[in-house]
Amino acid sequence: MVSKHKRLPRQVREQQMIDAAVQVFSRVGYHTASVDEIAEAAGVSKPMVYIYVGSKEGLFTSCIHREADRLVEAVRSAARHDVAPEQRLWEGLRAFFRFVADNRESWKVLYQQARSQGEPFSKEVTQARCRVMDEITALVIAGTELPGGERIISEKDAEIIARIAAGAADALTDWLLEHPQETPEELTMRVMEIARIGAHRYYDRGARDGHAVAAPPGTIRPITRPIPDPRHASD
Amino acid sequence: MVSKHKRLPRQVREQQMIDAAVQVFSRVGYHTASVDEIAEAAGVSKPMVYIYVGSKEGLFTSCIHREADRLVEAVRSAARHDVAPEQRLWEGLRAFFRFVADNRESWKVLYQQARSQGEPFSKEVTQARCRVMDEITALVIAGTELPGGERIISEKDAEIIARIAAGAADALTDWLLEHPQETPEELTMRVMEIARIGAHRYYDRGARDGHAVAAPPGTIRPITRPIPDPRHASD
Amino acid sequence: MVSKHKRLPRQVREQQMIDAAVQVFSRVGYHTASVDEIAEAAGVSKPMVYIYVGSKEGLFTSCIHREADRLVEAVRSAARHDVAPEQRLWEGLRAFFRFVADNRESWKVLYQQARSQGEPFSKEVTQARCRVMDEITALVIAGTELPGGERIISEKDAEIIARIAAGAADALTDWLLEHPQETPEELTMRVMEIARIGAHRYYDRGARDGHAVAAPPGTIRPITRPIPDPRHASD
Amino acid sequence: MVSKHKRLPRQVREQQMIDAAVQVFSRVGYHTASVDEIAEAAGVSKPMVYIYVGSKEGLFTSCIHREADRLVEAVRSAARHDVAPEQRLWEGLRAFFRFVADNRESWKVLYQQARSQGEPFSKEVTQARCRVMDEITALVIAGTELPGGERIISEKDAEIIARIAAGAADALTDWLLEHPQETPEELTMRVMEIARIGAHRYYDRGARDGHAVAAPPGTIRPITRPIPDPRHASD
DNA sequence: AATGAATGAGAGTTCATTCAT
DNA sequence: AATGAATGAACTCTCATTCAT
Repeated sequence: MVSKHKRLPRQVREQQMIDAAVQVFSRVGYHTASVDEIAEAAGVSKPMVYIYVGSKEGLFTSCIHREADRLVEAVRSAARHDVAPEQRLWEGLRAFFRFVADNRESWKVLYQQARSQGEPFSKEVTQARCRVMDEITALVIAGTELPGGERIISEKDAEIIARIAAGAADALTDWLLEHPQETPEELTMRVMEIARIGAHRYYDRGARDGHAVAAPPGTIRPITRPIPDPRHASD
Repeated sequence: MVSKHKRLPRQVREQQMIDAAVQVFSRVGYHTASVDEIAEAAGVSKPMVYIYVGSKEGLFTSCIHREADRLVEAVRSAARHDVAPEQRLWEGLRAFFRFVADNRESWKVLYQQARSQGEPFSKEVTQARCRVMDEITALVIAGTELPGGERIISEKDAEIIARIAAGAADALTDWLLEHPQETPEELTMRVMEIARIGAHRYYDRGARDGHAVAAPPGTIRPITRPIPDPRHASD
Repeated sequence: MVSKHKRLPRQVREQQMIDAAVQVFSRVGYHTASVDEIAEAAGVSKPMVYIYVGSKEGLFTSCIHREADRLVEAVRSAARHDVAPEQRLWEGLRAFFRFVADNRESWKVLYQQARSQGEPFSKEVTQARCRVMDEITALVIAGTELPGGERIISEKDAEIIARIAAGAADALTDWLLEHPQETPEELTMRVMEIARIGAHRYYDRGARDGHAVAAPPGTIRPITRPIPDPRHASD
Repeated sequence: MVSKHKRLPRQVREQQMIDAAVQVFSRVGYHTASVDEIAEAAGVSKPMVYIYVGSKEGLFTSCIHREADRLVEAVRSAARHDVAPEQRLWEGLRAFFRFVADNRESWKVLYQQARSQGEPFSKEVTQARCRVMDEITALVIAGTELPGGERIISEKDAEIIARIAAGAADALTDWLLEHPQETPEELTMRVMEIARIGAHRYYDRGARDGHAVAAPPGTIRPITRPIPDPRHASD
């Protein structure tokens, strides 16, 4: 006769639980998900969840932590330091989009869920999400740095681009699902182009932060004629 | 003695309820919001909510519908048919971003909330969201059509761009909040640039495998013709 | 067909709930009592309890409040101000013991339960219990005051006596149950004798608080003859 | 490598457990105390508790038993048979109050906790408590017995007095805590006076209806010889 | 002998929803 | 038309208790 409970070491069970939780949270959303459902999906009884992660919120936090770790790790190990900055950006972004494409559930938990739940969410969750954004931002910053160390886009713009990248990734998650022939590389390229656009605008308008940024010859080329300044546009 | 409850026509009451619901849903999220809270915020008793919209989900659906209507209407009335396509795109996108900036609550309900509630959510919500996306997609398609009726980007790319626009709008909602000096026009411009990039890609397909990182010289081409200054464009 | 729920005004239901709660709490103790059980005993569904008193602790607090009110009221209305102090003490104490004898459940809730539950109990509960003790203490103080306003026992001793009275009432609750022929008057008399003893001790040993207390002529008389030494008493 | 758990003889472990349990039960109450907490306080793992005492209730029962034993033993060994009865009563009561004062935790478990847990509590607990009461009752009976074997108070009255003593001890536990200068001897004296009162009542029954308030002269008679001042008495 | 791993059962609490007025 | 009164159902969380090692 087979024993009713399999005795597994704590760490294993914990990972099982987080695996299940990511699945369920991403499928039905944080609030709709019941701890019962997650416990069952993990093949565990409900009290284990509380013994191991303390609360439903703790469970969610654990999910966020683990998935953020995974994503950051994926990006980091792709964007190795021994290559040219722009190449790093490329590799990093590609890893990012690939992760999002390959780990749709992780992403949903990490991005959508963590965002739409009302404020009373653990500071840790916000921090974990920030780590991800910071990683991408840093990548964009590094990837748009000139060989001489000079910057062609400001930190602020890097942040914008990082956010747009995240937003795009998010917005296109479903779309990617419907068009499997589209590759993460496509997305990467688009975002890099956006980045370049962002960069050129600096060239075009003049440096904002006091750094005169010469158009890197051959890489980022200014648009020939000025973009109409919207600030003067009619309401 | 005056009757305690003012008898208001149904439509007025209903709008009050939806107003309150949008506020509350966007503030605390769908699940956390209680019908009680919304009813109170609307100055109505709880059973009224059920008489008018049938259920909490019905209430949410009503919100989505109305806000989607408002957004679509805003975009449509901005992108009038009597101007040049690219101008229309400009005006439409600007109206879109402006709406998002000006109606943060609507947007949160429409986009974030509607997304993060799990699968089993009313098909209608999904449809309403699609209407918005379709509107923008149509705009992009129209706006990138050449005078001769020829297209410079495919429908698919238009859809991508529309989604990126939505994603960007979403991703930058908070950011806009933190940087009030940024205008919807800025965002509009960025997205139009993305659109243009999207267009150019049709002229230069090939570098896909992810290693041609730098735009091959001459591939990112400014649009030949000047971007029409929106103020003069219609003539 | 009879409707499922009877619609009663809030106040009525609330009293029903408190009635039931006092019964159940006194029978099985605060922690063992389940809200379900109480709700059922009150002929109400569980949510009503939460709508009306907010929580289990709120329910308990309500019980304490009401029973304390009843007890204090009983003592007060018995110990009217228009009689001699010692008479007042007598009447008050008698009312007290009568209440305890007649409302065993109230007393258990008021005294035993409120005492034995761990600290984290609402300040209000403690206060309500204090009101009861203060009432008795005041009675003892007033009842042992001389016509001239002079005191024959200190406040401290009055407090002790009040506590002993409560303790005795408590200790004898069960005992009274087993010996129904014993009357509250018996208990009253004993306690008054204790009070007198307390008084005489002051007389006997000298005033402690600096007030020289003359034996109140005709009321509290020092013991005239020696208490017979039990060892020799039989002769 | 040394084995993680020290193998201690069963009895030692068991006492450790009961020690811890008394502490915890008295601090937070029976229901609030968790077996986990007690096991940890005892430096034992939870299953040990079940191996040794079978259940939480068993643990509580063990506590009651042991503390009752200790209390009874303290009283017994103080009230030795080789002294005069009244002296025995004095010594016994003093031992009783001293135990309560010195072992507040024991008393809380023994008296308050054991009382406030509802009916369905182990008969054994009730019995153990009765043993304590019986002990004191016996003491009172013996202490008020005349040399010739004649009784000056009935068994019933002795029982009442014993209960009042317990009630007083209980009621004054907190009070003693707040007034450390009060000694167990004080309490003893008061209770002995009550006992004497109880005795005198047999000589003077009649005034029951509550209006003969003042003790009829000559009924309350002081003991001829001084009550031994406990403050000088041997420990 | 001793314990980490595991759970069944049940507690308090909340909420969308309906009934009776 | 409008609402105070009422509840079924579900959720999070806890705990005494046991199993397998």
